[in-house]
Amino acid sequence: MPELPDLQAFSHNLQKKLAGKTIKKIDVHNAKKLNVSTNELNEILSGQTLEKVYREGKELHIRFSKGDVLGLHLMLHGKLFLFDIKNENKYAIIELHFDDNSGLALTDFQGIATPTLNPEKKDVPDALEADAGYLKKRLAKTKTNIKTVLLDQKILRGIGNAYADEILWHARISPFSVSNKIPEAKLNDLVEAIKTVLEDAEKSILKSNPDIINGEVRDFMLIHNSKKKQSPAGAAIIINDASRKTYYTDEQELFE
DNA sequence: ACGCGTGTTACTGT
DNA sequence: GACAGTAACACGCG
Repeated sequence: MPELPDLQAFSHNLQKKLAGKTIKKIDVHNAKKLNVSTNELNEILSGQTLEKVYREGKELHIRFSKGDVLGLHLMLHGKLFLFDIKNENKYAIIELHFDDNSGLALTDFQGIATPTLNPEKKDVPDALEADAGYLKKRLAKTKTNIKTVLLDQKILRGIGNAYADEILWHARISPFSVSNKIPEAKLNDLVEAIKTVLEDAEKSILKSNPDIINGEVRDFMLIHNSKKKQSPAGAAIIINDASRKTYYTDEQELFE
């Protein structure tokens, strides 16, 4: 549910609240896909101090004093909670207990949020770091529609369904455009829109919800927003029903 | 009160 | 092999 700007805000706040705390114990309740055993996780992380929380693609990464990293992928419904002594939130996946009796819980009613110890480094660039040259080269190699490409974590990491729509509207490119038919000037607009839309969203979220560590804020979105009927200039918002909904307007140029 | 929404994987079909 | 489409995961929320 949370997308890149939400995760960015969470990592900012978790960093503020948790940096300097030391792991006492980790309880694993329902982590089907955790890549190590509960014992191994505790042996490696217990006693280490939390140094940094940051975002990598759609994952939050927690780095500890000996360099080990715990990655958390929230998937659709993962939620983070801070607690004192005991976690009372339902559907716990994993709980980190710190030496001051505070803790961090990851929950997910669907049970698919995934913790990973020392996740592999990825070659794929993050949405906030990709440069125009890379995207142009990569897009020239595919005739998939551009929205699918933006959502493809093997091409660009971090963009989800709602922000893909928002970005494409800002770049005035139809989501159904064929990737390798989009002209150079439009690709520059796209690269620019990726950065500004995501960065501005993070600022909006932190402004309205300064302490946010779960859920998502979407009320400022201009196009992917079920409460809106029109773009700022008055173009009707069209909703395409597929397995994931696409919101767009006829202000966006179709290249095919 | 019931239908919508979100990421990923796995799979079928063209 | 490239690409499209769908189901499953299963509940909170409005």
